[in-house]
Amino acid sequence: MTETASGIRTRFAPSPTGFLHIGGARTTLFNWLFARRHKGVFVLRIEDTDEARSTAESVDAILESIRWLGCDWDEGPLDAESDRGPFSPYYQMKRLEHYDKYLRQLLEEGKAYRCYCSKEELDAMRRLAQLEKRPPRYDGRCRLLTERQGRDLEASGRKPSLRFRMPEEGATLVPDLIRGEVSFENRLQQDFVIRKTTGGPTYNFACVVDDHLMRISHVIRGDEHLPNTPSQLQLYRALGWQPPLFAHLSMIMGPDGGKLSKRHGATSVLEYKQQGFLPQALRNYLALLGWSTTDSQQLFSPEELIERFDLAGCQKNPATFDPVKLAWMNGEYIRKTPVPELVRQAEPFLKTAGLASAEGPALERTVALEQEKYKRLADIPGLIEFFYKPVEYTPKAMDKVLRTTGTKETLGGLAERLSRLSPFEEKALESEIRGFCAERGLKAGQVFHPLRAAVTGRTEGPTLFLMLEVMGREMVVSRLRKTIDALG
RNA sequence: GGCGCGUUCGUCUAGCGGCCCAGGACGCUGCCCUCUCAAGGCAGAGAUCACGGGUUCAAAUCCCGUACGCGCCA
Repeated sequence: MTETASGIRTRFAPSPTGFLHIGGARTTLFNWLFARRHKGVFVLRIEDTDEARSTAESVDAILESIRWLGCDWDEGPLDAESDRGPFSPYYQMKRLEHYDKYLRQLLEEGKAYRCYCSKEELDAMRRLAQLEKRPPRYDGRCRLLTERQGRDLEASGRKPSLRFRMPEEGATLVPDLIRGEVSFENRLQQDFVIRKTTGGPTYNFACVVDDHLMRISHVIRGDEHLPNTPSQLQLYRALGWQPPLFAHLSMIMGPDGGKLSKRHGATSVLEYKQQGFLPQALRNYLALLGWSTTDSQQLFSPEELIERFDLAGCQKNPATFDPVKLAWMNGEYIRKTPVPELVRQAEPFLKTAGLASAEGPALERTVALEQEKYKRLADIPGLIEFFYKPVEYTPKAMDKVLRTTGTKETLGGLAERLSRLSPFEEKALESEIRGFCAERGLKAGQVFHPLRAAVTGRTEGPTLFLMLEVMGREMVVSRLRKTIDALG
């Protein structure tokens, strides 16, 4: 038993019907932060009761996403089949006996009843209600069915679902750690289905049974679940269980105010990984979507995030996802990463670009030269590839900088001087080149810019002298000569 | 349609009755630094606190409506 002193247990319970999206990642993060903050336990549970849509690939993708985010879980699945923890299994489809047990109990105690209405009948009922401008809720017509009537219906081939008998009067109060107390009138709630005609439990039911059996203390989830909560609370009551504490997080919206979706860009956590976002950066950004401190601090170390996180700082209103701010934050994290570590993290991107084992200066040196410019790891190859590939002049470099009067002679002079310079190091390079400027009566800019354009093909790039040092004499001189030839 | 939730700069947010003619961050603009691009520093533009009523000596903050957005039930 992974019981801890705090007794705090949170969970994230995804349906494996797709990848882990940004909203799910934020929910995961908040559950994880809350558990870690209070020295509690973070549980992962797979809600795969939608057999038609659940896949093992989704389970794998979700687990990979959460691992990458760094939200390690204490109990739950290890992969798409096996799991670990005192309340195993953590897959709902492997827990059917538990649901059956409590389903039977509710039925025996008269707290649930069989409903034989067909889909067609329910649809008709709904249409009629809508026509008469009544709320389209189930009218409870099967509540009073006798056992005999039930048997007859079953004999005629009907399969029953099981419905929970909601109280007809009063209100259900949902205490919410973020929103305060929210009240729902019972007479407006319907007798919801807890077991489908196919025999499987519904989401609301399985969720309650599992949260109870797994001793979840805090249910932190998206606020789309708030309207389900009174039903769940009644279930806890009917089963004689102490409900957990609830905290409903506001949703994450796209820039147009609608649900965050594909047309707003990447929505899958794995896509962010593939673009070269650092997990700490994504975590930091996601934490700030719906949570903040009173001092509006923006950047938090991983430890700090855990120390400072609290539910009281959570926002009630929805937040719009801002990729631009995420990119800024990622840049901040990249700048803080020690270069050897950065190179290691960037390896997949360098490999894809063909730079991982290319001839040329050490990656640690070239990557370091541009560190303050990367917003994503995927930006790295593009900014350093000129060290490893033949120079290609941009139109601007060629027309505005290289094809200017006197430039050819300047480059020729530089090639001559630099081919003899020793040591070929930043300081020596700077004084040599500045001396060259003075001798020829040229302004620094008249020399520096063509020099950069000649050896990189670009008008922007790393600081000049250190870059030349990293390139080395051979590459610098040969590129100067090549440019002179290109200028004809 | 019913129910529920929400509404402070373009965006994320601070604010929980006087400190706010509203503070921070991203982005934007300008300046400085400078061999370019960045990074960094400084400055600036940007919010009649959704709207309308109350309560109060005093409201972004409390109450009531309205509008709009979102969610849930289908």
